[in-house]
Amino acid sequence: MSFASSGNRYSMDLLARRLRTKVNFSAAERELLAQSYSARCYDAGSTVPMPEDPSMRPTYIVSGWACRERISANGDRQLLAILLPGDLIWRTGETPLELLEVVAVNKLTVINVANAMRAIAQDPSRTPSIARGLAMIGLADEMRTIEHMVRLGSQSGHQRIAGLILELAERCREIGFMTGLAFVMPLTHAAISNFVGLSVVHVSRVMRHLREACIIRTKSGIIEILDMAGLTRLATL
Amino acid sequence: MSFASSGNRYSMDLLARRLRTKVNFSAAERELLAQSYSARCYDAGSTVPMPEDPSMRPTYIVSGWACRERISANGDRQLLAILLPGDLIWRTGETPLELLEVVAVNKLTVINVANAMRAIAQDPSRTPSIARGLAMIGLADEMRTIEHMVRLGSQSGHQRIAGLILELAERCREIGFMTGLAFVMPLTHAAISNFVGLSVVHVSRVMRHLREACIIRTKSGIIEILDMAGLTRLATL
DNA sequence: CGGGTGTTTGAATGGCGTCAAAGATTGTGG
DNA sequence: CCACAATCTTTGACGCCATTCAAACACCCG
Repeated sequence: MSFASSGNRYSMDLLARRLRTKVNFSAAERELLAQSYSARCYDAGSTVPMPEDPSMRPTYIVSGWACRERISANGDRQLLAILLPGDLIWRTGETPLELLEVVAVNKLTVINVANAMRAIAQDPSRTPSIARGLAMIGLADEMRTIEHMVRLGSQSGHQRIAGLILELAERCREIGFMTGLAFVMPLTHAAISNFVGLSVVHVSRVMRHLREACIIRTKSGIIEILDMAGLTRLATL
Repeated sequence: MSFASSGNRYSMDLLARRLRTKVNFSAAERELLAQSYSARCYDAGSTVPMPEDPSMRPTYIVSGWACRERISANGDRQLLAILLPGDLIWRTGETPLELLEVVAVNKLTVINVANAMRAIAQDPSRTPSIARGLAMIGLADEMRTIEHMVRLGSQSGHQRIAGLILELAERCREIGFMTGLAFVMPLTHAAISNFVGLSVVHVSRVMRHLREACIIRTKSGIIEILDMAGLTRLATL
């Protein structure tokens, strides 16, 4: 079954953590980010419904991963972005990327932060650091999209997957989800293949190669980087 | 030699034409778009310099094609977007896509329209239709970028090139650059290959196939669509 | 007319996709 | 806690699409 369910209350802790590495904010700003909201949950594979009213859209991921997907006429599935805890699914403005379907990768918990985002947008002078930090995060997101276009356009299978692992590791580190050099990777090979533009079989092969070269180690949904230099070299070539 | 040179004065005629298909504007708005600016020219292959000051950036293409490019560490060249006459190279905001290098494909003539864009941004209520139309064009641009990611991620060589030809034809039609079903295509095979993520040789082969299947005809930089249905079918598959 | 740039072609190689089937994991209900 | 089903992963075999290398060919411009 795959529908939303209400639950506990959460605040934007992980976002606060990410922002803190870029700007330092006031007590009032800290308080705004500490506000709690009641959560909604979605099962893996279900679509997160986008509110009609743009001002009601701002939604924040508390836990679980999601992805923006696009099904083309011939039925092919292309993932355009991967969303992690601490990410905002929708923001105040509306861009085509945010109009794509958002699908839960695993059990997803989100909160609607339209109130906070409205407050920030209406009077940026009251929360200057948050506003600035959010803009920086927005830029970083777009930059990742461009990097991904480069991946799709001019990299080999090995480069694409090595690059993806590095990106996800970095993002997990930012939100404190790394244990040493290991992090939980809920993406199935099918999801990876739809994101990096390779077949499922080939994703499996590349992963095996990385494993046999002692560059990574995988175990029950956890991926550990054993040879960061080697992985980086593979991604860059 | 490849540097800028000043020249005649031009106005945003093609942009006005594109906007007119989406919104209808007042006499004052028409006048704003009819303002003329002194042109700068760039030779094919040269980089169009981006002004430091964001507010001075808004630049409009009068004639010639350009592209946004990204050179990765290993030297690979990936084109992220193709710019045609009537397009804006930079706008008021700054997005990562607009921070990429812009290179002239052929002889390029541009005008700096910072004044007009500033007027529109500062008081959108005076030029509401233009503001709305520009927003629509901006959305269309982003949507094209997403389409291109789908191209790179999950389409075959034939699909990519057929889709590209259709896109360029449609954009040329919008600005009145189509004669029947033919339009001038200044992109070299090398440029196409860097855009759609194929090798130069393969681009040549696919073009030959399209030619031999009587789907397109090419002659000295002009490409004519002979079988629109066939081309569309190829692109969609 | 010569040189540079762009296009085309052939041949050989290989990366990657597809098909098919066997394992491994996970989750669910009894 | 076990059994079973469903999903995910892995592997082998095979073939094609696309790349690479190399060289010939066409085109444009001074």
